Amino acid sequence: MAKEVTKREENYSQWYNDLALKADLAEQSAVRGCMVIKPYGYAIWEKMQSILDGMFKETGVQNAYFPLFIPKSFFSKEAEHVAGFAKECAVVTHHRLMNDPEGKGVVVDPDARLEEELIVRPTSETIIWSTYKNWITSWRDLPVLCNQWCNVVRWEMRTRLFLRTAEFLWQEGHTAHATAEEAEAKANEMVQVYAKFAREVMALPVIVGHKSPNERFAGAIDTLTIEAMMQDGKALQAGTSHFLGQNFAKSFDVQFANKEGKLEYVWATSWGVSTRLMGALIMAHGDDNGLVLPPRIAPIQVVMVPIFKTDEEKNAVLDKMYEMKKGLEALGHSVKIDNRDTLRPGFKFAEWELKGVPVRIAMGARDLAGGTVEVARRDTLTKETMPLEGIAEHVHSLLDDIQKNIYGKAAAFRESNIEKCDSWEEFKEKIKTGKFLLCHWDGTAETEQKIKDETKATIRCIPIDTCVCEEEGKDIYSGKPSERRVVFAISY
RNA sequence: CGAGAAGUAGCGCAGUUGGUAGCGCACUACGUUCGGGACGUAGGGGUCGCGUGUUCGAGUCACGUCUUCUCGACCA
Repeated sequence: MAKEVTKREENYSQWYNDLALKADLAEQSAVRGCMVIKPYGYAIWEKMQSILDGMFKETGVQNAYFPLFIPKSFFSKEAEHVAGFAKECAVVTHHRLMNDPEGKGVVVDPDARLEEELIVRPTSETIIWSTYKNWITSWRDLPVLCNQWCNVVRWEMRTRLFLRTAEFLWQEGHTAHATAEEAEAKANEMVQVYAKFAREVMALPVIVGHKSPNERFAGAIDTLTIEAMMQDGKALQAGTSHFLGQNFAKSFDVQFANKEGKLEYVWATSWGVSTRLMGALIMAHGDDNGLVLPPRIAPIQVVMVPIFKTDEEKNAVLDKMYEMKKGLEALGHSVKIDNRDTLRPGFKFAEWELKGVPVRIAMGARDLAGGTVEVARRDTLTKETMPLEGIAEHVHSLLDDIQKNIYGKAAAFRESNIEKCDSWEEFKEKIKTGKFLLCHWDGTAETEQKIKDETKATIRCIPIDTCVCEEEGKDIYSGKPSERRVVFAISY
């Protein structure tokens, strides 16, 4: 049939694109660099949103919404920040269209030029800090802990579905604190929230760490990151949390009176994850048959495919399926019964596999007679026949197994593709083959840049919890002394 | 913006020295099927990216132009 997926081994990026398209997640839009997220893909994103949102709220964060448009002048206030984004901003210059006087459709009305151009937000630090200025006057107003779910626009040269699109959906948290310690703690807390979400919900074994100065967010003092390994061995930055120091407070003049009545600048953090996580999901878990969704993020956890020849058979099977569905829903699972009678079972099997549904239950006349069902799991592509009796409980624990197995598989893959490396010659060879290399680094931006120029590899992070990297050694490139190893990899 | 490639049916493509516009999938109808992507029969669907030129005749040749993709620089 038509929906063959390119083999992963043959062409990794083609395979990735195929999966996104054929699993019905998204497609390229006619609008340059933008994507259309289709209902199935959006359902996954919604699930991510609702779980993350709950985790944020547990940390005291509240949702808010700030404008899409940012006056150009706001950008000139934080020099380093604007330098990081200036090259990729969409700018609104006019506010009216008119009929072309020469009769060629519609043109921009030259008289409707804006006095000050508006920037479509590439990120909201500037608009939010100009707002926070009015919210914060006293230590009693702090901390301010806001998050917003929104879209942002970055005019990228080259785009890829989910990984890099001109417009993308994300969440950005922006907090203001009275002390540096409290802000740093918040930045750390949020990166740990991301790590927990990635590991426990998305089944992504991520490395948590600090970014090197070169890779830091524009305007940040420190950037924390979660880095995931894709199946081609490349690194994907899956989420970041920044300690912004007082940079934005000073640029936007956000001061508060402390308990002694003295004015102080507030301390800030910002943190975000985007629809890029969808890309991570595809690339980390997918196989040659399509998407593999961890049960906790799957919009449909169990799909039931009835097999029948006659209407009586169909009705008898569906009756049993509705019963099973009730049992599973009572245990908190989402179930879909695929009762389309225009498609054959084999087609449905293949289609739901492509879409990554964790568990498939098939039932036909044979099962009806024997009181059994066929249960297939997506992660291992195995299936077994089992009694209908107690099926809900069985599937409940099976989903748990699948979640753990998918994580285990990804973790094992990463373990076998991460290693210490102390020779520059070896480094140049191995980094090309898709490995994370733990190497000594002298801590200078010059060395990092030279390594990047020669190999395309960058420091993904200076890990803080995953591996034991604190040992003395010599920089892999310069030979200068180093106190710890860092993670080098080619990244997306 | 540098290098390469491609634009022909909804999608993927073929089209030889210039001579009636094709194939696979998808789509429509009917029938047989239905436990791993069914099969048969009959259909519908085209400004060959756009423009100019050469020619009796251009999907095919020349020139121009537009668009898209891949690889670089930039990035979540």
